[in-house]
Order: sequence, then structure tokens, then C-alpha cells
Amino acid sequence: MPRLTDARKELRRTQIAEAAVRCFSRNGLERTSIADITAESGLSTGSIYAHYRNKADLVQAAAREVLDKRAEAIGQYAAADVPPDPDELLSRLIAAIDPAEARVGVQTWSEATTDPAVRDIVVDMTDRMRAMVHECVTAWLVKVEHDEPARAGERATPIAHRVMALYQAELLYTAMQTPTEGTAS
Amino acid sequence: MPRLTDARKELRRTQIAEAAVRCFSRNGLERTSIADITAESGLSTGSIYAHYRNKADLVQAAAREVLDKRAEAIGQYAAADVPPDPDELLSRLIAAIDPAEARVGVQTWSEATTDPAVRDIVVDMTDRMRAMVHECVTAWLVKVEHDEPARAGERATPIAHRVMALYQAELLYTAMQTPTEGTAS
DNA sequence: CCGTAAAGAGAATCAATGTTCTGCTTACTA
DNA sequence: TAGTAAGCAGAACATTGATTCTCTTTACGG
Repeated sequence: MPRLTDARKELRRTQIAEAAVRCFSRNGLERTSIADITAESGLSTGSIYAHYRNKADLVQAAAREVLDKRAEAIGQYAAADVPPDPDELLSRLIAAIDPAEARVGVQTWSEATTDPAVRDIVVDMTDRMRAMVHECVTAWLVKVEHDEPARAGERATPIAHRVMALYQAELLYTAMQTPTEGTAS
Repeated sequence: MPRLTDARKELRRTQIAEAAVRCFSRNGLERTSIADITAESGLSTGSIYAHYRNKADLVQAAAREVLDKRAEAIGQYAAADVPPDPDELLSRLIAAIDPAEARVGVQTWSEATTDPAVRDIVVDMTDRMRAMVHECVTAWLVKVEHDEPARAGERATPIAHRVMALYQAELLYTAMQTPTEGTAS
């Protein structure tokens, strides 16, 4: 059967999703038309609908895209040999924030307040990120502060909560600055 | 000249703005039509356009409405005789969060990422709120911790920053829960 | 190397919605 | 208390934009 090979198909999907993220970052979720994404991706209407059921589907893909990338950044630190202390972890996370993605991230939060599908994605991703931060903090407590693992896990919970909260607040601040940042491709 | 007295006019404006906030809370900024607000407010299309230039204007009014109400809550604590310590302040602020307004608040953040007018409102309000928290923390440092005023103001800055950040994060969590909460009038 | 069925382009459709317009009603002023 | 200009209702309009349809092109399997 002569359809696109899976790899190529996935490539097109991310090509479209990335174009969508750029558009969303510029104009917001609802104010980007399919035509905008068409233009930004260099493809056509029909092509986009061949890869995504509809616009909502694309929004969800964009949400996953952005959140996934952020989760990835956290995961790296959790696996480090010498885990950073919470303050250091936080400032590294903050340093890794990309303004364009911050904007789409905040837009995603907004969408999550009314769209259950997006809400599930955001909640799930947030939980995963918090778990990773928790893991990282636990590792730090064990390796650097020499806590017992059990006690470390317990103590890590409120710390992870705070780190996440401060991180999200910073994301918000970043999204607020530089409202129309030209993201030339 | 037979126009509505200023008080009555202002009443209609808030009546419309409050209806708008309820609609936004349910369906989001872009997915509420003027017709929805018409129905929710019990008025008509023409009437709404007699009080607000257009939908963007209404969104800005709603943003001010929600943010103002939050700022008000903070202001009370700052003026208290026995200022609460930062932790106490934070938990009181959190306790005062209303889910419906939290949702609209988050939607407002999202709008601010692309609409300069809304952005200005949000940034301005956030700055004002942070200033109030700063004032409250300073008062606490002076009255309870017996710092000198100058030093207190300095020490209060990072604390106020954290309190605001944690508060905003909590607002986000609240907005995430209970996606479709029926707000019967 | 072909044949085929999907990918892709772009016009056409069709619903939704912001805004305006036309009268009727009412609240204020004189 | 009467006149008037605004408030207000609701239909009409125009535009926008998501989705669908048709046709052409292309990439893969045999």
C-alpha cells in the first residue's frame, strides 16, 4: 500500500505542529486560522487535514509538543550524577525557558480551563513534570544531604511543589514580556 | 439632556461585565459570542454595543473586573493592624480564590500574550498587587519582626515576589480543576 | 519500472458571529 | 407634565474561517 512511510508521516506531523506553535505564539490559539498555519508550514489546507482531524486536534498536538519539550529539559537534571540543589534546579529551569514556547504554554493553560481534552493533557504533563522535579530533589537530598531515601521522598514533596510553582510563575512572567517577538523561521 | 444618570450607566456596565465574566468562565474568551452575553445579561445586542465599543473592549473590562477584585482582597490585609506573616498572608489569599474568577484570570493571562491592551492591564494589575503584598510584608517585618523600615522594605522584595508567584501558581491549579462548574445566577 | 492509492493543492461551501441599522420605549430635564 | 435624545430590542448584513470536495501529483510496493 503506497502511503507515506511512518517516519515521513511523523515528520510531516511535526512540521505542521511546529508551524502551528509559531503561529500560536504570535497570534494566540483562536486567532490563528488554518490558513495561517497553511502559510507558515508551506503546505496547503488539504494537506493539514490529511494529518490532523481538525483544529482542536492540532491544538492538542501543539500543547503536547510544547509541554513535552519542557518535560524533557527537567528529565535531564533528574538523571544527573550530581543532582543540583533546588535553587540551582529552579534557576536552570528558568534559564531554559524560551519566550515563544512560554506564550503558547500560557495559552494552553487558558484552553485547559474550558476544553477537557486539553485540560487532561496539561494536568497529565504537569503531574509528570512535578514527579520529575520530585525525583530530582529526592536524589539531591539523598546524595548531597545524606537523607535516608524514605525520609527524602517525604521531604521532597513540598519542595517539588514550590519549585514547580515558582517555575510556572516565571513562565508566566516570560510570556508577558515581549508580546510580539518576531520568530523568523 | 435625557441620558441615563451616571450611576445607572455604570450599573449597566457592570451588569454586562459580570455577565461576560460568567460566560467567559464557562466557555472561554473567544468561544463566548456576543449572543451568549446577550442571553446571560438579559439584555440585547444593541444595548451591549451602547455600553461597550466592541468585544475587545468588553474583554478588557472583564479583565479589569476580575483583577480588581483580587487586588482588593490583598489591599485589606496590607492595611490590617496586625499584619499577617507571609505564610499566613499567602494562605489567606489562596483561601479567597474563587474558581470561576480563577479561570477567567488564567484566560486573561493568555489573552495578554498577544493583545497589548490586555497585556498592559494584566502587567499593571500584577505590579499593583505585588506592591500591596510588598507593603504588607514590610509592615509585618516592621511591626512583628522589629526591622528598621528601610531594611524591611529591602528584605520584603524577594519575599513579596515569592508570595505572588506561589499565589499565581495556586490560581492556575484552581483554574485547572472543575472545568465546567455551573455558575447558576 | 508501473500502477495505485494516498498525499497534497486550492477552490467551494456553509455555519457562526461581530457589528451595524431601524425603529420603538423610556428616563431624564425643563 | 411633555418633548427629546438616549437606551434598548432584534433583525439584517458582511466577513471570517473551519471543513469538505475535487482534481492533480507523488511516493511506495510489487
